[in-house]
Amino acid sequence: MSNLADQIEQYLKRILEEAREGYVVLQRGILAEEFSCVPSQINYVLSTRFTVERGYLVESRRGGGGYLRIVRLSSMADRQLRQVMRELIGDQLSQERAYHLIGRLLDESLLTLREAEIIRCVFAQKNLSGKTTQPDELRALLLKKLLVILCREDLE
Amino acid sequence: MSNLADQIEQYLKRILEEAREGYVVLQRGILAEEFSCVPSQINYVLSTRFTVERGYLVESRRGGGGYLRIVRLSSMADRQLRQVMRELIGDQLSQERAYHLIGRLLDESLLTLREAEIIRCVFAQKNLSGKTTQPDELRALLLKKLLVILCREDLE
DNA sequence: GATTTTATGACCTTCTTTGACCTTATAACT
DNA sequence: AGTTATAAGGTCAAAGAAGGTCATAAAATC
Repeated sequence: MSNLADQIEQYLKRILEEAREGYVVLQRGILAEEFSCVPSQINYVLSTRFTVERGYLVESRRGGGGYLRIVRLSSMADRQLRQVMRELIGDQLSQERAYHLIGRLLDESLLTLREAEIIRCVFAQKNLSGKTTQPDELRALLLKKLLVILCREDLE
Repeated sequence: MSNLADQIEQYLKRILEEAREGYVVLQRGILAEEFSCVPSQINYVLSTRFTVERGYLVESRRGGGGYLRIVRLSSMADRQLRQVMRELIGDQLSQERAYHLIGRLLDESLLTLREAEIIRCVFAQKNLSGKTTQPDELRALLLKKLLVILCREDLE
């Protein structure tokens, strides 16, 4: 199993975990060499797995002394997280973006795996299409309401 | 009683039995090769014998590093939920009936309180109206799918 | 003999990997 | 200062590596 992209993803997440500042800085070329792959493979991993929706920020710089900086957008207070989430959700939410956000909530331990599966099921395009007029609006509305529930302290 | 499909079925059920996590992961191409058949034969077996009705769930991923994942649904919860499903869900489900049903699932401890709140939120008439054409059909469809998730053995 | 179940193969979609070519920043020379 | 060389990272399209679908042929069952 486990392809290269997944391995690189795991590696980056692990060193991010260990980095107490919440970010890591590294060089694309060197990382590529460590995994014996072409440099653009790194970009593929970053653009598919380290997106804002999933809670990461990637900065970079070219030229001599260039680097990649991957920032973990986490460890915020629930209040802030909810605020950020609201902004990310907006008025429209596709299935794909919704799933990424759900993954993010999972990472933040605001959701259990079962809860995540429940919400994913509800948001699945194949389940919504046909019966809804504006699935993207519905997802956006529902996820915002769900955020409130998830932050309630009286539900354990 | 010894056609290919049955042999493959037996094999999968055996390794699924041995798997303590409630699921197995494998590759379609490799399995097909082991049984000297075309890959789509595997899909035939999965779609005729490893259905939700029979207590299984199949997930997959394409592309490099792709795989099949066969999940066994817990038979105990499965039976109870199936019962509930038959009794209480038709093709239409009002908010009121849905809420009542969710209450019953809560009573049987098949749902946590938080999960119940999530589902109630999704099923609330005030959230669905406007964006859906047939809220009652949508609830019925979603609840059936959700029950399957609640039976999954791999979500703890 | 007709119907249902099983097996196969051609073609499709999705995700990953690779490589050629492009842009930007710094350093080194005139 | 202006130009050229070098050292990064970025983009994009094509090839590769899975799994999915569907119609049809073959086999089994009734």
